[in-house]
Amino acid sequence: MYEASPVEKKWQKRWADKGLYTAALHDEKRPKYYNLVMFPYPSGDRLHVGHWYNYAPADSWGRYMRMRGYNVFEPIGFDSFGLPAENYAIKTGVHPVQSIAANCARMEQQLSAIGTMYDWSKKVVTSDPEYYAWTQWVFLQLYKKGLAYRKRAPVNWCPSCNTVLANEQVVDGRCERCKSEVTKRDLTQWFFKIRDYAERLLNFEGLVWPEKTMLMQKHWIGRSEGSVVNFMIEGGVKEMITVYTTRVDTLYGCTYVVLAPENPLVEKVVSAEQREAVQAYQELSKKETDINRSAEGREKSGVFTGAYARNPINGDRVPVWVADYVLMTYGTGAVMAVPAHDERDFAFAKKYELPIIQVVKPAGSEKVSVKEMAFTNDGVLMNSEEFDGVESVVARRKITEILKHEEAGDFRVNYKLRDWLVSRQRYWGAPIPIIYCKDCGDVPVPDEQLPVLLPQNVDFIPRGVSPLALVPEFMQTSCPRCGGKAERESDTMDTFVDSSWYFLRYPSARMKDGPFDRELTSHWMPVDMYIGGPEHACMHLLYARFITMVLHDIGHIDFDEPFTRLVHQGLVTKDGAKMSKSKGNVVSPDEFIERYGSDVFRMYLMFMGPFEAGGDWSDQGITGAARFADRFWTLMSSRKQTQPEEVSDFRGLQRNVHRTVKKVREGIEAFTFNTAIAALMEFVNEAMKTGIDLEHRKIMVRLIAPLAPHLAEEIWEFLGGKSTIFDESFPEFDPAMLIEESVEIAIQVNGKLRGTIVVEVGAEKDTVLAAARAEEHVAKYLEGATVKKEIYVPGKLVSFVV
RNA sequence: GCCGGGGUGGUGAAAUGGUAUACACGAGAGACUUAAAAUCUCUUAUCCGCAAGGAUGUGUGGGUUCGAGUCCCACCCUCGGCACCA
Repeated sequence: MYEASPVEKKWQKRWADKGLYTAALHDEKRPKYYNLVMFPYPSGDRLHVGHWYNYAPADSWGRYMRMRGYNVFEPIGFDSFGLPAENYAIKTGVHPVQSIAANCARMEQQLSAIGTMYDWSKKVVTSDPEYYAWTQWVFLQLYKKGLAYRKRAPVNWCPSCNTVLANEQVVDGRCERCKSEVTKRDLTQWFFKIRDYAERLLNFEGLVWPEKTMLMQKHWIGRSEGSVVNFMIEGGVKEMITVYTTRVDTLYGCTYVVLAPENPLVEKVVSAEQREAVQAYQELSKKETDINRSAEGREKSGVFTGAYARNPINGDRVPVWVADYVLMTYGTGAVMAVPAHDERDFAFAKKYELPIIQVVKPAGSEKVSVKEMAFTNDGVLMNSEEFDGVESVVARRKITEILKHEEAGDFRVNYKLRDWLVSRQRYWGAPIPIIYCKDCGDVPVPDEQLPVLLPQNVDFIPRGVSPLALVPEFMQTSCPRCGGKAERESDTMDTFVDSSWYFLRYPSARMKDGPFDRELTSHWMPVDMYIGGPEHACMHLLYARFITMVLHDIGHIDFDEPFTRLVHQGLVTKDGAKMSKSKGNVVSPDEFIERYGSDVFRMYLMFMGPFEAGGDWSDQGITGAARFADRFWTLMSSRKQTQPEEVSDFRGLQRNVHRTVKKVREGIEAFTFNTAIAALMEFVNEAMKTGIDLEHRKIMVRLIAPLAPHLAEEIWEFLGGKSTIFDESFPEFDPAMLIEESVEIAIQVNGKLRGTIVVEVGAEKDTVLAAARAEEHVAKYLEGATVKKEIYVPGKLVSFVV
């Protein structure tokens, strides 16, 4: 009987004492392998099955690569800044510094119990000043490169709590805490110009990433080719309305223009009579969350501004409206409405009785009516003066060229991607290292003054401004440029900034005089394997690529993609449902670890299904993994030294070993650990019957080592192994050893299986066919029939068509 | 609505166009035991049949092929992501 608990404790202690997993960062004899998992947020809850499902198989992969001869670096840390610790502080008064320290310590303990190869000496904690000093350095690098700028942008505002809310804290347009209606407030905030990198971020060359993830990033970046068109405004307004469109071929069908409610042009064009109505509408739209505003099938709404604009292509006079179906965050915050050829414009025009003019018809002679619905396909132009009869694709180019010539428009590539808002009106984050001086304007904190320390003595109860703004000792400083009185920026940074460069820090963790050692980083980066949840496809993974590209362009690093291979773990469900606190179906690993040990728990997680697909947790299912561990233990740690000649079918055993090695390797490589474990189970079931000699035991123990590290170490030691099994090589297989002497051949008649025969490997086709015909069931079906066709697939089957 | 996964026994799931359901859970029967647990052995897709055997069967309907879970077309369901994107 395998007693997991003492064995696991023994080996975890021995690994730690020997510093087995302290990476040999300067060893260049072996090829490097940077095996990384997305670092956790140190929450107050215990580790859940989801953590294990992520970390344990990822560690098995690392152990496998180590046994394959790689110098594996497997670091871990904590993404410890962020909202939950601050909210916990507001609720309980416990300072985030304390709660985070406690949570990190406990989580470190629990993570160690998994039995991973983490190099704790390289731990990174994003809320440590020794780390965030360099997060601030990253900010300043972008600032100095002109990639950080300030502009006014709306935030969710709860008037009752007197605070800014994250999207997550807004539920159905109301504050999750006090349920009052959430509105918007404009604040001046810092942004990173990630849009400048949109084009480069679309290039995934050389990356081994899931197709799905690359596609999601492409959609998120949302490149489209179109045109901008300028509409002059009547009545002496100097500004013009610039719209972005991908369908400039429909310009003759534009019957009105729409501005987003937040568009600054609204105040400038609105007429005296319409001012009140328009302002009321703007107020109303502030209360609408983005989600509401973008709800499908929602009734369109809008207000006429009283203004008119001129269509530059034909001089038509069109009314200017305000409507919230136009978003300030996309394109130019204004659209030309062509109800005949756009569904949203069509619905709006129907409601407000605006004219609908068809200007495109399908190619060919068929007619289409735009009375009931918009025709949104490309086609051939009509009602478009000299462009009548021109195809949409051609018309788009020609019309834009004319507009360009008349300085009324141009070609434009547009992206959905918005610049990255990094300001947070929060306490628990890295302070933005900028100083505001009356005379010098905004001044970056000099590198040698970093970190800008987050003060500890702070009142984090919401008072309507950033908590740091109320700490005079923090705020009041002197200008690094002129020495005069100055104030600090009171906002902190988005935690995505912290996590967008931590992988660069790991090899140089604790380094005092810089963010990372250039040589070490060049050696270890890029990350060879990055494992984490698919929910990070568009935010974290895009930001990390962006920051890496920027640091490359500035000359700090000599690579510009951080993660070469990416794998997402699937979701562990319980009875088919996502585990969540609110459903109360969260499975805690603790009792299972106590009962079966971490190796069994790890193996069961891997056995549930393919890693990327996730699986369904079953309290009973784990017994299968436990029984297997026991059987493996019994077989391998038997005191009886079976000699090769005592094995009942030694040649069969050899073949079985090589076949299992092949299957396990293939399973691990494909992250289908379930099939690797199934192959091991099959082997044990077989070897229990035939017996197994010492040499083959040693192969099998090395084979299971990445999947059940403690168990393997213990058996390895029992079998006379020195030191650690993870310094041994992973077993290879010999294809020649896989060859069977005989093989079973399936026989089909008219595509239906009618029998099987066993023939020698390499038997002649005629011999096999004759044997197939002679098979008694087959013979019955062939009797009296003419065989029209015979198909012979060597080693597989014979098929007769009669 | 768009994009991307997926749909196979009672359950989790295997299967380079070539014997569908490996491996495991559960269930049933038996061995050991005073008994139970644990362990071991056997059975376990459905239907007909005492059996030998036969028929049906991978969401639905078509197609390609000697042969389709796998390829093609249409559809249904489900999960995830994005969503009034001009």
